[in-house]
Amino acid sequence: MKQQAICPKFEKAISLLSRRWTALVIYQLLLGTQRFNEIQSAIGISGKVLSERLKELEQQGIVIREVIPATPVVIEYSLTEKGQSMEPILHSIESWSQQWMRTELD
Amino acid sequence: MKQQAICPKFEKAISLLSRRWTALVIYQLLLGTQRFNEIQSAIGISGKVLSERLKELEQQGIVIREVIPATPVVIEYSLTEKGQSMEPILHSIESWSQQWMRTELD
DNA sequence: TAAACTTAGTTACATAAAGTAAGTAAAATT
DNA sequence: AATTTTACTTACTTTATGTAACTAAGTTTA
Repeated sequence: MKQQAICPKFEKAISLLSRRWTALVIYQLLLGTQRFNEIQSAIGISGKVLSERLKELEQQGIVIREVIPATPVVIEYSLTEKGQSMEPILHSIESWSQQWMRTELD
Repeated sequence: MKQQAICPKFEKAISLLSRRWTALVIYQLLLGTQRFNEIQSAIGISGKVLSERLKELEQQGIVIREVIPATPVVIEYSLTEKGQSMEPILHSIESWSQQWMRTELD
């Protein structure tokens, strides 16, 4: 029995989104440009993993890192067009979670 | 500066989908009821991790495990209504990946 | 009838990823 | 001069995942 192979583009997207924190970082940046510490405190990720994730997302062309020459230098992270285009993914997760997820509180 | 807390339902959904293989298992079961070895060979997951994932998804009410009393016994996995309702999530990832992902081949 | 195979896993051990906590460098504030 | 802030990095620990071998119950093959 021949199994249909999974599309490599889809598999790549899935492996990106299946890394812990990746989706939450993108979700956070959908709210707008943010700095390292803002993202960190918003989602509760460690500095180490956040810096790894931001580098990965930069390499994938999803996030841009901008060094603003102020005093002191400010580093801003935002989504590229590719990153922005992930909004429907995050929103489908969000609306599914509202319909189907139960926490201890409800 | 007060950061808006992330909705616990959304966070729970994200943490489910951020575990490796989870999304691919659901994607595979969207094609229909399947047996352990079918899922395993379709997505290339190890038996150990597949059995862990299926148990988690069963506990979340996303997957049902059915023991069919044939000779020999057949065990079938399928999606519940909750599981089926994740289709739009997987499809949004799929269509995003078609538009934006590049493999070495293209 | 015995040997080998299949299915749906489990177990033991190895490697990789993530978490924690402390450290750092450059500049600003006290 | 000492402390604070930002955007990280480093060292170490814990957790997750991978690999390979094993199992039990039944089936097919020699």
